Amino acid sequence: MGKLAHDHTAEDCVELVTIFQNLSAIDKKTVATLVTHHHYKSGEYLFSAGDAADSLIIVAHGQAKVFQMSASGKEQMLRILQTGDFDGEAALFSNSEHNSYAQALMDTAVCQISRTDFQKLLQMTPELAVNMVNALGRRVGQLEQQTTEATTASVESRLANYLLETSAGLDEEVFTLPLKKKDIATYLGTTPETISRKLTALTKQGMIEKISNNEFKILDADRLMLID
Amino acid sequence: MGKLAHDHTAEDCVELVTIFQNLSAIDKKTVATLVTHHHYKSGEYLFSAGDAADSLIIVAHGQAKVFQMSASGKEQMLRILQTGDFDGEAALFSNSEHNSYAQALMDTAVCQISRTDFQKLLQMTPELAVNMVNALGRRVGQLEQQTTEATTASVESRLANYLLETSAGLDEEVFTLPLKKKDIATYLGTTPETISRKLTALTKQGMIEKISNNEFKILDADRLMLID
DNA sequence: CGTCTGATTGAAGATTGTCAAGCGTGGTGG
DNA sequence: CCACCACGCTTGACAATCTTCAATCAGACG
Repeated sequence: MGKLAHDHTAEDCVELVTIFQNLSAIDKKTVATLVTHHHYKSGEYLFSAGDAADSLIIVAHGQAKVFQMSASGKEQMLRILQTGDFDGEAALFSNSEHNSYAQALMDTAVCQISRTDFQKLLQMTPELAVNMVNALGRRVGQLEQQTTEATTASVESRLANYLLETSAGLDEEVFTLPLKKKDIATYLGTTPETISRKLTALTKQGMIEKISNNEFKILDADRLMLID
Repeated sequence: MGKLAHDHTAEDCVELVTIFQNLSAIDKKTVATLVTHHHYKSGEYLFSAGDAADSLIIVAHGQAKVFQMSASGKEQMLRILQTGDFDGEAALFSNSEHNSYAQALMDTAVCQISRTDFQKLLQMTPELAVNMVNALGRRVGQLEQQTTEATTASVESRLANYLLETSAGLDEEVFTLPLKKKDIATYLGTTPETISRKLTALTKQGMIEKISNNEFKILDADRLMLID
């Protein structure tokens, strides 16, 4: 078995996902019996707008982007699903259809739980419900933040924040942008050209340093934060 | 007792709020014993950024706006709370502080449930948890939509959508804008001046008709929807 | 009648988007 | 192993949208 081929058992999924983590061993076992597995190659869609939203999707390994398509055909990136993230909760109850797309950015393994199984689980496991409310609450907060930034701050400010957030946690000086410029652009609500220009602008002002095409180094975090 | 003075009993609050509506009579009674009441005059704040988020807030009567303040001091409207809407869930678990402001737009009565009481309630009442997940799921969907529109569509398109949504449901030809232009502006991520200009533009193109300062009539809904 | 708040309009300017061309690099096939 | 191709990134010139600042106007209310 090669380095890239992983076996993802049901237990793996359950352990990975925050909303399941503090459940009892028994509950976890129950959850494990309910998940099914799927694998997507880079570029494949986990779901598309209009698809029936009949299951909760958990990323067991890999990375996927979730985005909407506007009437005029523009993409708007909503979030990046990392290992352990899940999606589908929003549409799982209220709507019957997805209104967004999820596309694998690399080879990605996901676990799914069907809507009906998940609802039963929720009724039986109060802790799970609390975890779920928690996770959704955080998500609401994130989205409120994203909306506010997108409409009140300049592209330069949004980009600066994005760089700070992306580099945060990594102790290393140099960090790699996890997305293509085009995807960063739709995440920040702008265009690849503008991203390119703003990055060179920040470089010229000495706040960041460009190592390679997608590797950068933060030189002056304080000044980056103050861009308005 | 005058027209504007209402008595809001605990039962009223419970009945008003969707997340409580399909609970058993017994559960509703329990909820009713836990709520406290507050009254705010127009302009007063229900909470501010930085306040401890220690309770769920339910609007029993009136209207309030929820907004964030950007670093540069710009307001971003997040939502309007109508009678029966609630807020505070987002911060109720994950964070200990509000990161937004809620301000009464008219005299407003609210009911509150403390964080600890609400958490107990959640554990005891699986149906409530499911309702909660539902409500939060809808909210996530709304926010995703708002973010996408704000960053991909022109102001004219966003305004057209706003007018269509605001007039939807009302059978009457003429409808009243529920917000001041300034608030509509921050909701759509723009300025009052631009709102003003776009409204006259839409009027000149014959898609809407201006009745009074804040009363309008939709003349050509189809064309409004197609603005890109 | 005067004042205060919000709405409108104009002119100027900045930011960002669009279109088009050129560059660099990594991967593929000859 | 090299040449070429494809894709993404960069850069430039230009256009459009939107914001800002300022002045004026309209309506509500004491």
